[in-house]
Amino acid sequence: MPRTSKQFEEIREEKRALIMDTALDLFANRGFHNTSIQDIAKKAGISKGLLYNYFDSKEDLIRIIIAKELDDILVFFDPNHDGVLTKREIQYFIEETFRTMEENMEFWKLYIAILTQPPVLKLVEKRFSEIMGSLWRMIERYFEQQGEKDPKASARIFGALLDGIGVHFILDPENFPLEAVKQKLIDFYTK
Amino acid sequence: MPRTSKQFEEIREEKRALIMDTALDLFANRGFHNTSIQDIAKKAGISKGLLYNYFDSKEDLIRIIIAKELDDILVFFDPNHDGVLTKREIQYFIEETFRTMEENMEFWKLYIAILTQPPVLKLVEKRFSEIMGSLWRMIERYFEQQGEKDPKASARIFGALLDGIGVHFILDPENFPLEAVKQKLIDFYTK
Amino acid sequence: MPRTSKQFEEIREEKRALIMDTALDLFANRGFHNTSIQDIAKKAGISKGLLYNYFDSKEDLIRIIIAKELDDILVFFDPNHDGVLTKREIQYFIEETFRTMEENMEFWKLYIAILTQPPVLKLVEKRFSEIMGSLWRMIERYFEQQGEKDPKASARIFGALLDGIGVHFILDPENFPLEAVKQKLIDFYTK
Amino acid sequence: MPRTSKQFEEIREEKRALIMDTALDLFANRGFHNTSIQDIAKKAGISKGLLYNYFDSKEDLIRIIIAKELDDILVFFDPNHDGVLTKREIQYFIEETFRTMEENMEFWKLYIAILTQPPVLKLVEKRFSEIMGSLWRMIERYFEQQGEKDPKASARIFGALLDGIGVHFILDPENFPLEAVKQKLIDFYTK
DNA sequence: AATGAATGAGAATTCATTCAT
DNA sequence: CATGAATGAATTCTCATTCAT
Repeated sequence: MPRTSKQFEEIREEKRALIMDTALDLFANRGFHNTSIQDIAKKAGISKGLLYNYFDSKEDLIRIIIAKELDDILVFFDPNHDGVLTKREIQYFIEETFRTMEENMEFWKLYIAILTQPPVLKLVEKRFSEIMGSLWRMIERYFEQQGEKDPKASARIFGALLDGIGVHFILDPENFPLEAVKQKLIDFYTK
Repeated sequence: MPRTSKQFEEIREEKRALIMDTALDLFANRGFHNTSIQDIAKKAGISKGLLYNYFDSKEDLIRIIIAKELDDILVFFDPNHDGVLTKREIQYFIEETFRTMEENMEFWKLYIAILTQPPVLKLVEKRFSEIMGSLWRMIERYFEQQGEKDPKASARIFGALLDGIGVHFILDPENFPLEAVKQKLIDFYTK
Repeated sequence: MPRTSKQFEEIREEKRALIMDTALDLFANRGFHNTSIQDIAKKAGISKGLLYNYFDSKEDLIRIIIAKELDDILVFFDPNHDGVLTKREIQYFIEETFRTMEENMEFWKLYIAILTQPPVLKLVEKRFSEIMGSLWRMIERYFEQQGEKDPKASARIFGALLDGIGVHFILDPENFPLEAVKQKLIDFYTK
Repeated sequence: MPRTSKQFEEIREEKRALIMDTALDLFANRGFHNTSIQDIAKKAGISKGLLYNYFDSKEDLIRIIIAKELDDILVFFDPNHDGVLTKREIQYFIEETFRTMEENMEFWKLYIAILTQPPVLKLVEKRFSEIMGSLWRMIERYFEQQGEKDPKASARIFGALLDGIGVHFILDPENFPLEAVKQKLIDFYTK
């Protein structure tokens, strides 16, 4: 008796997720170029060929992974989706950012890779600009409301600071004083 | 008149520098993996074979380039070499950092690549830790002198901020408000 | 009411024919190598697996298709099956050949492929030689009866001419003056 | 002492010719798809990699081979280059065609492959159309001068005949009565 | 009978590195 | 010192074929 299409879809979804998780892990830790399709297949316990049953190419694979991860950002950076941040939301935003660094380091590694490796950025440029652009504007507006003289520069500093912390934390997670840094930031930005 | 061995050495050194400059340019702008030995040789106007006369391997080449660039940092971050920074020196440090971003973007791209790409970092891990370690301690001591409660966290924030700015500036040099950001930083850290 | 085994066999035969027709279409228009089993299965509306229920391999499939098509030739080139051609039958033969070119271009493409691609020919060499050999001899005998000095050469020219026309017609069906060419041939060979 | 560029060029030209000859042989006898780069390299006694030092891709290789062979046709089909054929030149044309079949069978196999395999044709479509188009027109004009009623059909028949003979000769060179067929054609077309 | 997930051999292509000259 | 021809291992990707369900 042939399997129902329901069963096939379940198998497909699970395996697809398995491949994406495995690839994210390897891409994040070894880099895109230092990870071969072979590596991913081996670690995922499948054959090279099967991977191509799920993704058209290595580029397609990373593109889809990044797109998914980017979409996951959106859920936490503007809690009530009004495009305006309050002082409490800024605190929440900082806290979430730090939590993500600790709990989802792979995402951060990928995010930093996008930010710093032009060929990786090119793959998702459009989507990335959209998301980041809307994030910038929201933060800029926040500083405007707070009466900052140059809200644009302040927003850029705020963003650079969080990303820089991400870079340094990833570089040496063991020794980076994440908690202390977080407190200093919250104190400063919500004083 | 036959050239003296001195002259030969000069020629060697010049060619060596030419190769390193060319490679730095290409590595920084296209990435390590997207730059072939062929590319470097062609742009430098020499043959592939000759390049191997100067460097043992592609890895050797980037390792030596990075080591040289790192050493170049040291000359400006502690002007009077006493291992202690004054408020004026902090300002000088910030100004130099921003100047480098603008005038020597290649170095920053490489530096960010080291920071964010594990396989690149691995090549120069030891030297990099030494230099950065000594830099951290110096900045930490500065914040200590300023009476900061948690000088270690402050030093990390200071470093992360500058690096984060570097990342964002490189990403989009045209639109980044470098000057405004610099002023805000100087004001804040030397108020 | 359960289907009788007779009905099952009919279904099998129909599906088998469906696969063969689909494959002939694709092989003829895209070439053997440019047509995957996947393509055939998809176009035929069945699964890859099922195809292997009907044919042992891709080679088996094309072999059987060619064999069937070759057998179909035999029915028209010697209408009364006496192995002897009359002038009227030669005319009929020419007319049938041209009709096939127009109405069954797929067959001609495949036939030309057999003729011109050694690996394809190899698949059906034996059967092909038998059929073509008997055809040659019949045509040769016809020219003998017509009093030709070198009937063998005349038969070869006749065959080459028809096949050459097939090649050129397939190459550019829109512009080839098929009707005019047919008339010239009939005039010449039945004058 | 480095080799002079003259010496390198000689080496390159020789090797390039070697690769092209080897590839022509294999493509003609096994077909394009059934010949791997590995096969060509092995038969030519070089490495896979070196082949890519001379040709950009497998397609590039066959394209260049075909272009070269096509150009070689031009030298003999219009001896005095006036675009007009005399009865003597038609005889010469037929004789040359048959000589090529015997002496340069690889060319004919390739020519037939172009004629009969759409993907191969696509590679050189433009050049091929140009050359063949000018040939058609010349032959058509010849039949016009001879007072034929439908010179276009006659030209097509003439071309199809020669190509058909080529196909059949290649199929079974041992047994094809090439000489007798040639005589019959010359008699017929120059009577 | 029927499905499509899964495999793995092999293809084209790239590129760091070696080496004869 | 200098060249670029030559190598071969590694990489991405394709596809005929098998098999559990």
